[in-house]
Amino acid sequence: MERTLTAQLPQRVGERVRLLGWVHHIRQLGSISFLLLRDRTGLCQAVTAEPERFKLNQIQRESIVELLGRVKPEPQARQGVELELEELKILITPVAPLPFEVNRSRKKLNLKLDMLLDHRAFSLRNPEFGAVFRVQAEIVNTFREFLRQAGFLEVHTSKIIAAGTEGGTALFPIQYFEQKAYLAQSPQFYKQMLVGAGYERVFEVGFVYRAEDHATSRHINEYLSLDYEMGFIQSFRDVTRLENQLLKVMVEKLKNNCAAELEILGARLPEVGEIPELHFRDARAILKKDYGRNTEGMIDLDPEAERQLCDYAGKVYNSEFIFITHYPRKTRPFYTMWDPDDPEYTFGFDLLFRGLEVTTGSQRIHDYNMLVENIRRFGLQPENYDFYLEIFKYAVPPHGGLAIGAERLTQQFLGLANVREASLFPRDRFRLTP
RNA sequence: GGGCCCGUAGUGUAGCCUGGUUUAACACGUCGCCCUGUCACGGCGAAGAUCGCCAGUUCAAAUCUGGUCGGGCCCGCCA
Repeated sequence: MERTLTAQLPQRVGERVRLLGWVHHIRQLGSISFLLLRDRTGLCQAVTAEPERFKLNQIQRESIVELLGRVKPEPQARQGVELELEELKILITPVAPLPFEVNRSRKKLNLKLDMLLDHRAFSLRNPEFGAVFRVQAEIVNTFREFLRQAGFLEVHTSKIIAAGTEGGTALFPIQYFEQKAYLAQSPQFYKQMLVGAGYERVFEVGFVYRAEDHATSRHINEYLSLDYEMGFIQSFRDVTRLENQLLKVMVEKLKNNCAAELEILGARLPEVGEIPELHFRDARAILKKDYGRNTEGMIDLDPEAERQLCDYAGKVYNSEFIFITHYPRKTRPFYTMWDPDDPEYTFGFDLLFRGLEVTTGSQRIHDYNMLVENIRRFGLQPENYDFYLEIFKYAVPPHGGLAIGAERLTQQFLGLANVREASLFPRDRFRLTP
């Protein structure tokens, strides 16, 4: 008999079906007993008045079983249907005690993050932890679909590189035969080069690596970067407007395709209207005036400032997102275009969402001479960037782009306390397994 | 790199300040018995911990001190 999935049961009322899955829970109430079966589509309840016949009290949780039975409507059951158990076959049983209960709510389990991650594959059986990555898949899928429709080409650039992108953050060195190489901290150079290659609009979904020695709830050393880069822009606002649109579509998609996951996670989606933007200079003034911050010499936003500006966006614009634009030149990498009318500031921006930076982007410098000059001004040697600079000699259009941290975006959509919960197998300062 | 904090049954916690009535407690899980409609089922009972590790102080250490190993959070930096 063909396998039926638990989610299909409401359409199979009256039929005899065969189910496969894990034993999520067994509840024996004397002579009536329930077995909750879990498969990739969800849970269903099998019922029997003969627990002895199926030796229910001998079945270990998380065993894999095959159930045969008839689907009957039952208003008291969760999905309105349940399986009248006729046959039960135990296919595979656990050979060790379970590390923790997987059939409870996250709150009830109250697991330490370390326990959760040490037993990652097992913890994902919990419908709540598992739901995080169904949502993340939808986020990534929407990113792809949306950009394809907007005329972007999906590209895959090398994660093994010869020189660092921006100088700033630490790189992981690797041995590449007889040469020294590094893991890419960003596809930045390559996506710009591909704009110049004539594709004009490219995007990439890929891991990037940062050897930063930090330990916070928002950092991991390998993260999924959602990048796009677009040519022939008139201003950096072409880039931010597109992200605004993307987020609008994303929230709609999540609403439609992940309703069950969002519900079990207790997540509330944001309303995405027109995302307000704030010049860095104005942001600083607000921090000083409304939040009593000492903003003297402030050239970047610390996490507290990011939370405060989101608080401000909520109060003044009724928005959970806010673009902070025109970051000072000192804090932005050499390829960032500055504002010719206000050259202390750049056309670089961040998107803050519920108190956390989830995107960085900018308009880039597209003029060859300007770029070389700026590399020198940063104390770097243009020769080291020849592979990147070459295409700029042959005319690259005005362009800009951004990068979204997929785990951070997932974290903020779902209200997760730690970004590691939004990474399947996170790599942090001390964790290299599983 | 700087600061703060935590390691107690399979899991999550209490006890630690103020050392001794503690046979180390509670909840979930596990095992056994009871219960026709549960869905965090319920009831009764049982097993399960040399209190991360090492050393010190003391008549006495889960409790105080030092070291060590493991972990968490915040900051710098970043997505």
